[in-house]
Parts: sequence; structure tokens; C-alpha cells
Amino acid sequence: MKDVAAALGVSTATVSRALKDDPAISLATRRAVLEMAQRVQYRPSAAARRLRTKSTSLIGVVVQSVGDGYVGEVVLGIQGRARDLGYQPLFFAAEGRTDLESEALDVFLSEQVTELIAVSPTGRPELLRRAVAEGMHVAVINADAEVPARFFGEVTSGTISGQISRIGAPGRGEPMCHIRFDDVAAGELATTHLAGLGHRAFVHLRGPNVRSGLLRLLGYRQALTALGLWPQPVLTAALSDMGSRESAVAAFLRQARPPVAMVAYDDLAAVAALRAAHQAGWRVPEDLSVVGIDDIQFASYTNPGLTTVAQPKHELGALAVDALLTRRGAGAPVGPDGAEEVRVLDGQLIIRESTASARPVTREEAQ
Amino acid sequence: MKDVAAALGVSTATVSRALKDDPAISLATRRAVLEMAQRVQYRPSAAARRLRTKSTSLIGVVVQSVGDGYVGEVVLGIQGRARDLGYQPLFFAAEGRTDLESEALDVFLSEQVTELIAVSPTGRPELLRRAVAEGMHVAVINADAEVPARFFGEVTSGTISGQISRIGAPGRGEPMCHIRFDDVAAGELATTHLAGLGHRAFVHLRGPNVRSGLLRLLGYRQALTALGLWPQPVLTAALSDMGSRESAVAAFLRQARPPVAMVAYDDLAAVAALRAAHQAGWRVPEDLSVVGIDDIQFASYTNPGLTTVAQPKHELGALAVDALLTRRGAGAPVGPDGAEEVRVLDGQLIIRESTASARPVTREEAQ
DNA sequence: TTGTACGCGTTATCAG
DNA sequence: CTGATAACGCGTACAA
Repeated sequence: MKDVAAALGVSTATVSRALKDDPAISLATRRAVLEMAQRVQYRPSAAARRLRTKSTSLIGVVVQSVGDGYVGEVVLGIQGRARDLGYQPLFFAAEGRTDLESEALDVFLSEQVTELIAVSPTGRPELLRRAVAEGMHVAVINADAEVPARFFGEVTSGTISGQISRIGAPGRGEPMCHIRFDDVAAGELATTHLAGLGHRAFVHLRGPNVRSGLLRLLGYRQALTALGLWPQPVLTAALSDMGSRESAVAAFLRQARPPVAMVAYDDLAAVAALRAAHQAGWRVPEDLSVVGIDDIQFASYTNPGLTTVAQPKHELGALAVDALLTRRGAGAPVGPDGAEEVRVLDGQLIIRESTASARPVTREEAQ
Repeated sequence: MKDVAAALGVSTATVSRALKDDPAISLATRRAVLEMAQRVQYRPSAAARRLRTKSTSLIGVVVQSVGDGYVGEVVLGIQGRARDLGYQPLFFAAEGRTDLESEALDVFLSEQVTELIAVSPTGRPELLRRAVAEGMHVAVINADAEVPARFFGEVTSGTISGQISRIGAPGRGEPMCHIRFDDVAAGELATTHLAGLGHRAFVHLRGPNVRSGLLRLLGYRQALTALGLWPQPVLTAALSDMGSRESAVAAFLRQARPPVAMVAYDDLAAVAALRAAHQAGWRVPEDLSVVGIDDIQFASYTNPGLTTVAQPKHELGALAVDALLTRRGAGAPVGPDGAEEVRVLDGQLIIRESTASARPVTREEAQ
């Protein structure tokens, strides 16, 4: 910057102003400065600017793992929107380790990052708490806290207590913004699609004991109840791995008769069902229709291609950035009353080859 | 820092020294400082330190897309090793857009990043050139430049010219470090595994016109040649998408007879083969054995699970960090003679369910 | 062993 | 409209 100033015979203050489009600057000098800056390959020192202004255009992003493709898409949404607003994301993969989460926060604090996005945090909200305590603005995408196992029992068989309906709303009044996929609606959408195909025998392969698992199950039940088809079976795997899920499905298929319509917790669970069906000699979609939730990249590569309810992954990321950065301009801390704010996004049904009509096509339909 | 100094009645210089384990400091004051820093929640300002020392502990990482899981694993390797060495990765997803690549470089330069890792750059090496021109140290993981289509013809049918053997060595003498997966060895490993299973009828589903595509094909040919089984068919898809590949495989299967052993360019290509086989009524692995390359996360979820040659993704990332950071200590610019340096990592065969013996098990083997 | 003083590259304030 | 100047938080050469 000194060089530019010297070369033009002006002061560094002038250069600084010209570069940031200060209104109090003559057009002539501004142009001269810009051109010279170009010629000298001037690059502003982010460190110096940061030191002086005490504000970064960095936005911290903690993810659990970046390996599973789902997160990757969200991250792309974040980066895209951040770019548009002149911000640069600083990523940190915590891999579910508390010590790494803590380290991430330290790094962000040292870098004077004030904006934080947590993508699908699964553990305790301790990290986020500390972050807001340190004065950060935080947005959370698809927070997925654990949930007592008995809640699943209540949804499956008993009456739904008030506790459960309240569980859809995350947070405990922490001043942070939540961006969420509508899990209940997704469960409903998957189920009604199947029902619309003429199915009357359903199964749900449920997920882990976390909020999204409960909510998707709830959607399944609500759709079925509305259709007068409740109750229908719900499968629980011992663990969330392929193996457990495959055996759960296999056990079910042994005592069932086609056609059956399955709503899986997510695409991975759906893949387990696909494998179990194949092993058991059930054809998909002729004998077993299955729909997943999420639309991970691989959903279109399964055999057959998986019908699923897609999460708007890009939008989730973009919206989190918006929530952080636009709020700031308005000056309001978070939400209208300073409490948390929640934005919910809907999924979209993607029909591929894993779902089909419950009965063979009749002659009329075939025409 | 001022606070800490004031609270203890010492100068900031003393605090600074105590914090960085300067030998010229008394044990007593050091302990006092450390404790007080703890109490006051002192966090060093990365910006100020950076401005003063003119060096960052940031390492820039450009990836194309972070969505496909493969990159995610490499990224984890990078972050892990960087952490150990006290560095923080700064990621940028370029999505194959030249303007974004350029912007990434600008960001890195503004942040005074001197270390750069490019993960699987596919386009022209322009970005990397500019980076070294700007004085950066750069390491490249699996550079995969385009390659003339006729080279594939030479490998398949004609004699292998000198050009091709030279193509294995990347770069044009640019002073940068290359970390690479041994594509030739991977092709060989996949092929010999199938041959070891008793197969005599092979196919290769080849990849795009890039270096790795050519090299894997070369490995396929070399293994077969060594076994006296060359020539064998090579399939070329119109594009790199599922559809083109499926039709290429379908067309082949129509005029072939089981059992056939296939070496696919990568796991995605192998998945296309799985789908085509299913459509055509060929059983895997009974009629068609297929092995992929890469071992993406989804390889274990296909139906049946995919036998593949795994890339050491973590190591690739970790090694790139090492190459950058340890070299620096030694003071040597790059490699022994200031030219490029290449490190090649081997793949590992992962046997799942997509490959089987060429003939039905005999009575002796069944026992 | 510790304190003093300066400068890294910017921007904001104040005067001109 | 522009210039001089101070300050952001830290590291370090030099003096004590």
C-alpha cells in the first residue's frame, strides 16, 4: 500500500479510501489508485485489516465428518452464499470428538471469528453454548440431539404425550438460529407417496434414538393415521450399521408377504433394505417398494435407483449464512424477542425405480 | 495480553516470552503468567501475530468438489496431520471453475498463506503455476491432466510409445511436490486378483481421457501380458456418467458368455457395471466378477459389496502436509535438485462379494 | 532475568 | 477532497 501511495505521490490514507469506495474521494484519484494497485499486484493484508478493524469476514463452520457426501453438499451451499456476501468459510471437521470441537472454537476465537455455523451437530450442545457465551452469533443446521428411547414406544403404540410434540422445536431458549429440514413432513411425504401407489401393507425401518429418527417416525404414523391405516409395523435395528439393519429387515421379510411398502429412516437404511430384499429373493419394486430420505448422491446409483425425499442441502447451507449475516445488518441479536429463531425447509419427493404400484397393472392401465 | 501483564505487574514482553517458552525466563514468572492467562481466558490474536511475524500457520487446500466422499477422506487426512504440526487448513472448493480457483489463490495470498495443497486438480495447471510464481510451496495430490485419446488406442492395440511411459511422471519440471496413487499398480492388482480366481475372459471398462484412466488401463494390459492372456477387450463409454457406462456394459454383455471378469476404471464405473449386469440378468459374482478402484465409502454398500483396490486416502492427505512442512525445515526448496519431487503410494485390495471363482466349486473344494 | 520501544499494514479520526 | 497521525496486539532487538 505504501508502494502504491509513493508511486502516485499520495498518502496511504488516500489509497485506503480509494480502495474501499469511500464517497469522499475524487473520481480521478480513485481510478489512478485502482490502476496502480493493479499494476503493482497489490494485495491487502487480511491480517492487518483484521487487527485494525477487529472484525473478520470469516465464518466458522464446524462439521462432524466431511466424508459422507451429505455434509459436502451443505458445505457447498454455505460457501456459495458466503462468497456472494464477501465472506470466507473456515472449516473444521470435529469427527464427533469433543476435544476437537473445543479446539475448533479456540481457533475461531483466535481468528476473531464471530459467525459460526454448526452442521448436523449430534452431541451435547456444549460447544454452541460456549460459543454464544463468547459472544458469537451461531446458526445450527439440523441439530439432532439424542432422545429417550421410550418416546419411540409412545409414538408406535401409546398415546403421544405433550413432550413429543414439543421436541420438534429444538434448543432451550439459547439465542441461536436453527435451520432445519422438516423431518415430520418428510416421513409423511414418503408414506403418502406409497399409499398413493395403492399400498396397504407398510413398514418403517426406524433410525437411531435421535430427534430426526423420532420425527420421521412420527410423520409415518401421522400419514397412516390420516389414511385410517394405522397401526402398521415399525422395525428397530440393534445398531445403525448396515449389518444390523439388514438382519432386522431380513427377519421381517421372513414373516411377511408381498407386496410391502417401506419407509426407511434415511437413504442408508433404505440401502440396507435393498440388500436384505435381494438376499431374501424379494424383488424391488415388484415385491417391496422402498423410499429413503435425504437423497444422498448415491441414491441414484443404487440398484434399482432409490425413490427418496430430498433434503434441500444447498438451501440449508445458504440459509444459515443468510440468517447470520443479514440479521447482523438489522442489528437485532437473534429473532424478534432475542430468543432463538427457527426456519424449517421442506423436502422434495424424487421418484426413481424403487417404488411401484401395489398390484400388477390391469389391462385398462396397461393400454 | 496487556491485562495479563498488568494483573501480574510485569511487562507485556515478559508475558509474550513466557507464553512461547522462551528459555530466558524464570520458572516462577512463567508459571504465574500461564496461570493468569488461563484465569483471564487469554487468547492470542492470530491477526496480530501474523502481522508481526509475517508467517501463518495456515495451509491452503483447494479441492474441486467436496461432495463425493473421496475428497472428504483426503481432507480428513490433511486436517489430521496439519493439526499435529500446529497448522490449520483453509479449504476452498473450486468446483472446477477457473474463476473460483483464481479467487481461492487471491484469498490465500491475502491471508499470507505460503503452503498450498491441491487435491485432484483436473484442469490446466495454471493455478499451480501462478501459486509457485507467487512464492508458494505447493503439493499436489493425484494430479490428473487430460491425455490425448489416441494414447488409449496405442495401449489397447498398438505398441506403447515412449510418450506413454513418460506420462506416468507428472509435471513439466515445476517446482512442486506430487503425491500420487499408483494407478498402474492398481490396475495390475485388480487384474491379477481376477486371474488368480481362475478367470480367463476379461473386460476393462475404461475411464475418461485423463492420466489415471490411461494408467489403470496400462496396468490392466501389463498384468494380462505377463500372464500371456493379452489381448482382451476394453470398453469405452461415450461419457463418464452412469447411463453411458451402463449401455456400454449392456452392449458388451449381449455378445458375451459367462463367466466374465471385469476391471472397472473406478468404483462408480463398477457400480454402472453392477446395474447393467442386473438389467441383463447376469448374476454377480457368479456370472460376472467385477472389481473397482478407489474404495469410496459406498463400495461396501453396493449389492453385492464391491471388491476394489483402495486408495490410501488418509495417507495421501497426510503425506502432502508432510511434504510441505518438513521440507521447509530442511530449507531445500523442493526435491534434491530444486525440481519436482514425486511420492507414489500403493493401493490395497479389498475383497468383498463382487468377485468369485471363474468356475463352480468342485466337490473337493466344497468340502 | 526483565523492561522499553519500535514496527508489521491497515483504517479511523481529525485537521486542513 | 486529502494528509498526517495514532492505534490495533504481538514479537523482538536492545538496553538494563
